Amino acid sequence: MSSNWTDIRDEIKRRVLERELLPGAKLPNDQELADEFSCSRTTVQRAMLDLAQSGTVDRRRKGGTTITLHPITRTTFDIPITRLEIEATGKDYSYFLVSREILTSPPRVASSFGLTAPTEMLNVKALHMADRQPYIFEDRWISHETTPEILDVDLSVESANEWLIRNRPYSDCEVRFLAKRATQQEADLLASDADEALFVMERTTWINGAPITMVRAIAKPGYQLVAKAN
Amino acid sequence: MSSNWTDIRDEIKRRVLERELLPGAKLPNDQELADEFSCSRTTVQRAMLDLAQSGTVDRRRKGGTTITLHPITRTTFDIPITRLEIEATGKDYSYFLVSREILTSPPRVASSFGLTAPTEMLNVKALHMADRQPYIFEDRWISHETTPEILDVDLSVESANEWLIRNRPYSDCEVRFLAKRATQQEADLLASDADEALFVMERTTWINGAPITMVRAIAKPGYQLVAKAN
DNA sequence: GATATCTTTAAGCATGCACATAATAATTGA
DNA sequence: TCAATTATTATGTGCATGCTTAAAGATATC
Repeated sequence: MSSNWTDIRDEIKRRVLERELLPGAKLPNDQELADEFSCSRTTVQRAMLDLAQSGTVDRRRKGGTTITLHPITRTTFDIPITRLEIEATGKDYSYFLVSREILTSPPRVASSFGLTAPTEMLNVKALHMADRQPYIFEDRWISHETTPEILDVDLSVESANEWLIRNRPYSDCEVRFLAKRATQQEADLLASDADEALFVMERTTWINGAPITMVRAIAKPGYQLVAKAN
Repeated sequence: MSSNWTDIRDEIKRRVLERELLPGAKLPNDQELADEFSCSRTTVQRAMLDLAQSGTVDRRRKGGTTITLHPITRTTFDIPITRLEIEATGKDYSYFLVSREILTSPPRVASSFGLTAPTEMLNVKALHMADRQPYIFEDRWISHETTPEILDVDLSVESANEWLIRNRPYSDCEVRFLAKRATQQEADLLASDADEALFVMERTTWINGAPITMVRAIAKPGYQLVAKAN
């Protein structure tokens, strides 16, 4: 008759689903739930930890546990290294360096790092291909102040992404998704029409406050990011 | 000298960051870590649970704990109700019903639900506005087989989104992000150029396998989704 | 009446312990 | 030799218990 923590979690979820518990409703305290489910308070605590992390309930000291007032769709995306994403589909991965030059970073890049003044950075443009078809075009800015070693790496062989992951881990990362009309260069490289709508994943990383890299990964036309929520 | 679970988590993260632990490296077992940190195995377990959930380590029974071999960027997005998203920015929310009609669902909608044959569904198009400026255009398909009550709701007053959330909770939800070129109608409603690249969030929900609704939320030009990863 | 301080409450954190489970390694038997 | 069985081992789960902490409410003080 006693329950394990997943039973408790699922039962609370069921009550929300069946509208026995409405948004904003206050749940009994952990001890009462433990009594109801014939288990210890620790087990209730474990279930509540999961429910709180999935955004189903709000837990506040003294305030007790309530069903989230404004339901949100919480979605977790795992963005892998492009090479692995391609190889996971069974396709052949290849990589092609388009350009590599030191430039003054445009305002959008500087502001993404939280820098006020434009700085000189290494700009690397490269194309990731699946079965020789263009897949993702990456336009990357690397702070060669923070990571001077990058200047000695032969980026025509190894992608900057993989070199950085192996050699320059980050402490903070910001991700943004957006849509962008293809420029002529992007259209050429991704074999799309100019003015095609392209899906863009931007990632900016820092190490203890110092900028490392900002990459704009521009996906081929039709690319979608899919995830299961809750 | 004894640690709490966040100390342990942060110390492991630090070791990964400082490359004292490389991807694929095997950690000591929980008991040994407990000894090292002068705490109980339970505390180590709590830290490891967090590290596993954030994708930093892999844990397997008997196999032990290893640093994730292929680092991924794990990002969690909370997608709120559009009204709340707008109100949170301090702007005035308004809502405008564009159309409401029963139609045969196009293939992309049916296939998103996992249905083989096209079905009759209620199609609702509506515009969410912030300070009278178009913000998100939603193109929604609702299964009036699963939710017949929706046919009696006055959708010019209340958004289908909010009615559904209050009255028809879901058990499964799939989210997809993509980019889409604006059609003429979308351009008109969102005050953008035709052919502008628009960011689209698609959500499909089911209740115990039965389709409820599929919504394509098409954001105004320039919209971005931002999150902090790890 | 407004502000500061105490008290209570409910949840979080931690410990020690025991048993369950899954995956691997070792052993056995055909 | 190889497959089936058994043992081992690290993590997973659960219980009982106690301490800590944040917030709400009550009380006292100015």
